Parts: sequence; structure tokens; C-alpha cells
Amino acid sequence: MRLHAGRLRAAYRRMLAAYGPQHWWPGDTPFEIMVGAVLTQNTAWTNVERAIANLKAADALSPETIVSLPPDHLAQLIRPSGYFNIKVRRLRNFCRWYVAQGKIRALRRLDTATLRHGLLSINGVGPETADDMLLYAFSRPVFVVDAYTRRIFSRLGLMDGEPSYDGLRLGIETALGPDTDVFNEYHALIVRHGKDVCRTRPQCEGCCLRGVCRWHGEGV
DNA sequence: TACCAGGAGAAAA
DNA sequence: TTTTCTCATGGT
Repeated sequence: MRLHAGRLRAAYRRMLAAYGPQHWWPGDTPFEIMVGAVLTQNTAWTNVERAIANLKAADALSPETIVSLPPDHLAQLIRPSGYFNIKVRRLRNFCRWYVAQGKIRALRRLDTATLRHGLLSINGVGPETADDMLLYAFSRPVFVVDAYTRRIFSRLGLMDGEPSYDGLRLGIETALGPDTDVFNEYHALIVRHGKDVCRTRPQCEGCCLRGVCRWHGEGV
């Protein structure tokens, strides 16, 4: 899918000017970022923070500990993040794979396509979670597509129909050119904007994309 | 009270 | 193959 590079950049500049840098991803280590990526699936980040705090307090934020911990115990620790029974399985699947691959040191040596393929082979790691990991834990130039991206880009008139995940991702990556820093900030700004305006104030009054957004009648 | 959140996979059609 | 259902806590 082809996207208008100028309009993509215009929306980015507007949001950056309105909100400033978002400093994503919140996390002390690549592994913590990857754990957060699994825990935040369809879940508010504030709930994930509680779960990660519990893991840290229990000295359980390591792949070996997560794999060896009794599932019931792990479930109690991550309970605040919701879907805890499913996320126990997903976290354990991810951690088993992570250790088997040789952890961060070995994974960093893989090219992006191979690493992405490996992540997607894990039951519980879908395209968005894998791309969160690639972008924010491995600093690879991969654009993360989420529900907000579709909603906002659709309103901007940048998208036609309902492109596939990879169709939209590749379209954005091609239009913007490979730039890890821009991809990092852009996705964070989309989430920030989505939470701020597009859900709670559907009429976009005071929206930083006024004049860019299709809802206000004019394009860029 | 009802709705939603920084999705993914299984089950059903 | 495409659509629908399930998973669950915490904030608004």
C-alpha cells in the first residue's frame, strides 16, 4: 500500500510539536521491554506497570526465573495486567525461546528479517508484539502498527480500505524511509494522540491534527 | 453501569 | 478462508 510521505511527515510534526518526545519504551533493559510488550497486549500500560513492579519485587524479572517459577505464582505476580492465565503461557513461551536462542547477545547478531521470523514463531507473539520488540528492544527500523495507527491514518485519509498488517507497515516504512528514531517516536505519539483525543473526544476539538485530519474537511 | 485498554490465538461458521 | 469468541484487571 502506497502512502503519501508528505502527509505522513506533516502529521508526525504536528503531534511532536503538540506532545513533545514521549521517551519510549519505558523499561530498564531490552528484556524488560520485551516482557512489557507481551503484558501490554490489549491492556492499559498502568496495569502493566503494576505487574512489572511485582516481578521486580519478587526478583523474578529474568527469563530463567519466569520459566522456572510455578505458573500459579507467576500468574499472581502478573495479575494486574489482566488475562493473566494466557499471559503466563505467553511469557513462558517467549522466555523459553529467548533462552534457547542464546538471549540478547545472540539475538542481536541476527538480521531483522530472521529475528522477526523467530519472534513470530512464538505462540503468543503476534506482529504488533514482535515489532514492539524489534523497534524498542533491538532498535531495528520497523514500524509498529496498532489499532490507533489504523484509526488515525484512516481519519487522515492516508489509508484506503483495510490493508493487512504487513501491507500497512511496509507502506509506512517505505514512505518514511528506514529511521529507527522516527519510527520510535511516531508510534509513541500515535498512542499518545489516540488516548488523548481520538477515543475520549471523537469530534477532535482542539486536536493537534486540525487541518490535517479528514474530519476537519481539508487535507495537508 | 458500561466501556475500553499500547492483541493474539482458538473456535466456529 | 473469514468472522467471532475468549481472555481479565483497573480506570473513567
